[in-house]
Amino acid sequence: MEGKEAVRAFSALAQDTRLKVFRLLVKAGPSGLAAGEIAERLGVRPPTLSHHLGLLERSGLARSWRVERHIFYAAHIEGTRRLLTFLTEDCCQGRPELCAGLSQAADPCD
Amino acid sequence: MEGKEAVRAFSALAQDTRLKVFRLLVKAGPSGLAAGEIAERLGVRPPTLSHHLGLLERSGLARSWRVERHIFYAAHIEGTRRLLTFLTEDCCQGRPELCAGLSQAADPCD
DNA sequence: ACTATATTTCTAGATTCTTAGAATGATAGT
DNA sequence: ACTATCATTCTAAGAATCTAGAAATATAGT
Repeated sequence: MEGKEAVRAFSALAQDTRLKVFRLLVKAGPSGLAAGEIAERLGVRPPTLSHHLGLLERSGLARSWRVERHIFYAAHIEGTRRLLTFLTEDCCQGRPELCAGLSQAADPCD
Repeated sequence: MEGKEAVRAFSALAQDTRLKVFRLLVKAGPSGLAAGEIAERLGVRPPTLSHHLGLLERSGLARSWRVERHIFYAAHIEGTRRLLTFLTEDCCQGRPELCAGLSQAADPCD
């Protein structure tokens, strides 16, 4: 990943509604949620939500697919992984103890 | 960590100069770098850099201390860990395979 | 005290972002 | 074809952010 791409992704997470959407998608898992469902749960109007969802998707943090009249969104795990990797890249420098705290950070399955 | 705090931290990373600064600090490790050194390496003017460093610090992503006339900055590992944890919280939901990719994301020491 | 160095705070103009109403596009049922 | 539903794109006004010059603050040396 390159800097511009990472800035775009962090910008996507740097907004109250979008961060809520992303975390909701993380919780929902790969089956995703329909745009309307997200709008209702978060109390956001469709045009506004659509704008935010589009931004999350273009940032590589979400993916979408159509099912009949609904458009489903899910967190894009690979894109998210790349972003977090970029952030902590080159940490340690031969001294792993320095980033010991980070090692478990994005390991929610422990 | 709570939402507002996380938005503030992601906002801090959502800017080209600040992201470069943060990654530079991650690389530099706990001994940190003086503000002037960062300004020079990144080609940013002191007032602008100072603004960005202050923002990173208030977001919990950096810490600072004075050494004579210099002010040193270093990445704040614990704050960073809390941010990444917040982002991927409640992932999995009993299905660890869903976030397998994330588990290693912030584990730069492997 | 005076000067030099390192950094921050104040300020303001330029740019970017957020939001929601109105219009548009896409799909499904009758 | 027509209507209803779900969602997106267009648009514009208000809010927030970025940058750097000028001024201020803090420390060190003479």
